[in-house]
Amino acid sequence: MPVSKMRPKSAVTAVDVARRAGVSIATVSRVMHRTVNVSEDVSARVLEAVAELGYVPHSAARSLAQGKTTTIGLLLPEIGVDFFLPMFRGIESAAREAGYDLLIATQSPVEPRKPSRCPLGQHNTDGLLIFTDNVDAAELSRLHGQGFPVVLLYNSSPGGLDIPYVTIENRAGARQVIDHLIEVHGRRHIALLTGPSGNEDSHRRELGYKESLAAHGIPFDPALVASGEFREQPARAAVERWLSQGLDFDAIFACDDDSAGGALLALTGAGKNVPGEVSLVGFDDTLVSRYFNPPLTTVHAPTERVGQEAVRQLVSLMTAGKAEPAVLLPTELVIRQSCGCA
Amino acid sequence: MPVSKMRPKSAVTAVDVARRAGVSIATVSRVMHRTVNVSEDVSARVLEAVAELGYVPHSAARSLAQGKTTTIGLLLPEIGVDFFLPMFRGIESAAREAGYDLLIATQSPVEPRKPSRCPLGQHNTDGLLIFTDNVDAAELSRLHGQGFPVVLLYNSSPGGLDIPYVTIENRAGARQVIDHLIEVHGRRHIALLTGPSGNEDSHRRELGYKESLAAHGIPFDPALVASGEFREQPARAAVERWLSQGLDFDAIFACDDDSAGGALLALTGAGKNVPGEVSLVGFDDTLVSRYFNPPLTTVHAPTERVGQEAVRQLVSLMTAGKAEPAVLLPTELVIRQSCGCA
DNA sequence: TAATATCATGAATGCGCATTCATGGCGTCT
DNA sequence: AGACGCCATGAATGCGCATTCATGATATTA
Repeated sequence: MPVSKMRPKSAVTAVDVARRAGVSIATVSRVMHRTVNVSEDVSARVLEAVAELGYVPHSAARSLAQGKTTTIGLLLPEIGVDFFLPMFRGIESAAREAGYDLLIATQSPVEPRKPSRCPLGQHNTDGLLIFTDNVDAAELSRLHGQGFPVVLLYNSSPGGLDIPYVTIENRAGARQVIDHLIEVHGRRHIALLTGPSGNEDSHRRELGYKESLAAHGIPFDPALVASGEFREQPARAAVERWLSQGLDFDAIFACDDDSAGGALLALTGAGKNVPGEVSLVGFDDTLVSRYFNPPLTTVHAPTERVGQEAVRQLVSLMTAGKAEPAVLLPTELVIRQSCGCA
Repeated sequence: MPVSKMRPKSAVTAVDVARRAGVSIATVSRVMHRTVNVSEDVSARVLEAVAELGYVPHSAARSLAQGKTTTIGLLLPEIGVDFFLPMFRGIESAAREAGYDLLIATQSPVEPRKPSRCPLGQHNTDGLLIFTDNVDAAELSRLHGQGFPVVLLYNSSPGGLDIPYVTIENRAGARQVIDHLIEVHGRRHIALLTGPSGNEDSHRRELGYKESLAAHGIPFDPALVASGEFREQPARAAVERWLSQGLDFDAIFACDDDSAGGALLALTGAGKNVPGEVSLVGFDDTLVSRYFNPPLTTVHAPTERVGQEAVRQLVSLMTAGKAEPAVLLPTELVIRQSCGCA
């Protein structure tokens, strides 16, 4: 009986190469890995056969035999958000440099936990990069418990797990931009637009905000805080609410640029002059923030470096078994005009 | 001798499940695939064991045994360009829907053709999505010749190969926006900023441009054409050159939004009023185009749908063995203010 | 020159799984 | 009631490769 329909024979295998070169498959394998001693002429013959036949080792077979996949998995809540772009860039370049392939999957937070498990794991990757607020903590714990290499992006590990993570200096960045608002522009009634509740970045930025207030002897006023959800519309709605309430504020710190955009819409919609009457600052320095009118003063997040560094830590974890428990990358204040600077 | 260091035993295998459930691995496999008849109680026992042990089939092994990988490869010249974002979104969602994983790799065009072949291929994917001007035509031809499913994004296949592709209606879109410039704003000296030479999108957009001119009895003037390379700086330089030459034009059609941005910089830098003195239009409708000042009138490219459709065609090719030779998705004119409209 | 170490190479094994083939138990039909 | 067919299940095979073990050839030493 011929080969089953279910098993399409792969193009050209090591056997073909071996036959062509008149050697055994073991030798082919040895040549491919340039690992042990193979005589000069045999090696040349094999290489020639490889070239002529266009042989490419079957990676599934190689994975199976070696017990490793040389691919890194990236788990995201969603793809296609512009915030991720620089991160992709960093991850891709670092992974390529380290000789790993990249497998990307999204795990929708709302999804009703299908019976099919996480699409990424020990079965198809050697290590995982996880960006998310919503990884199942149990799942994480299971992976980590089994010694599977995982590095978290933009989030520290939940519940006492000591999973390495790399993120940015959220607190210090926020502190710096608020300091600027107070010291340079004399603002004292600074409203805060937070991210989704429970979001760690948002939380730390809020900490920086409070820290700056305290350092300048300005009391913290809970009335000046609302959630912008890291999205334009909710932020806009929140600011419109403030406006209609007649809340007294002379600046807004949006915990991310998207909500800063929403705030800007609300402000200009209500005829407020930015930055004349109200200073506006954001966080992240996304692509579009420089196009705001006025251009947004914000805190640059070194997202590309976060991606790179995360891959490096992961590779270190996979190969050496150890990684920095936490890497904090410095932010940078980007002064444009929405704060009041020329 | 114990298991070699090189072969870390995978967490839990079908054997473990089988033992636990008191059945054979064949039965475990059958249950996992809910394919053939398995008695109710046995199936339940197996499922229970699977749950208790946290069994996840090893995908490399499965690939090897089945001769397929259930993953789609995406080959790009680079990641991290905002143009790709909506495409990612479309590809990811369609792939997920069809039950495929997504493997992404970049193939730098400049790279000196390392001995290591293309990172994506028959060895680790069931089919390939390729976006690029710079795939090695020979490589493409080889893949296609071996019957490996490939779908091209935003480019038709080179050299007589009948590889399916999906792209947008470049010609019609360009035609439409030029018609608008002529008919609505009375422009007749429309300069053209092309993409890199050889770029197919750019070429077709140029065709639409000429078509519109011809339809309105306006002679084509080669002096009004320069390359913007699809990038901001070269475009800016090109327009500055025009300006210093005193070239007579009352509108610019940039073949993509990035070069439109460069043109805008050159124009406003020279004190030209846009759209008062010069109308400016672009192509693609990228994220930032609405933030230009004035907001850019452009042609919306349904990039997300391109991604989706490409996956659909690829899946069709992989499963049914056939796909549309070409899919052209309609564009849409996005009128903002840089053309002169209120 | 005989014995031994060294090296290049081939044969054989197993990675984890899907699949085919073989078998035993059961129901069904005449 | 006997023979046959069907169904559930287990045993065995192979996917393509890396790796280990065995072997024959060559170089080395006494």
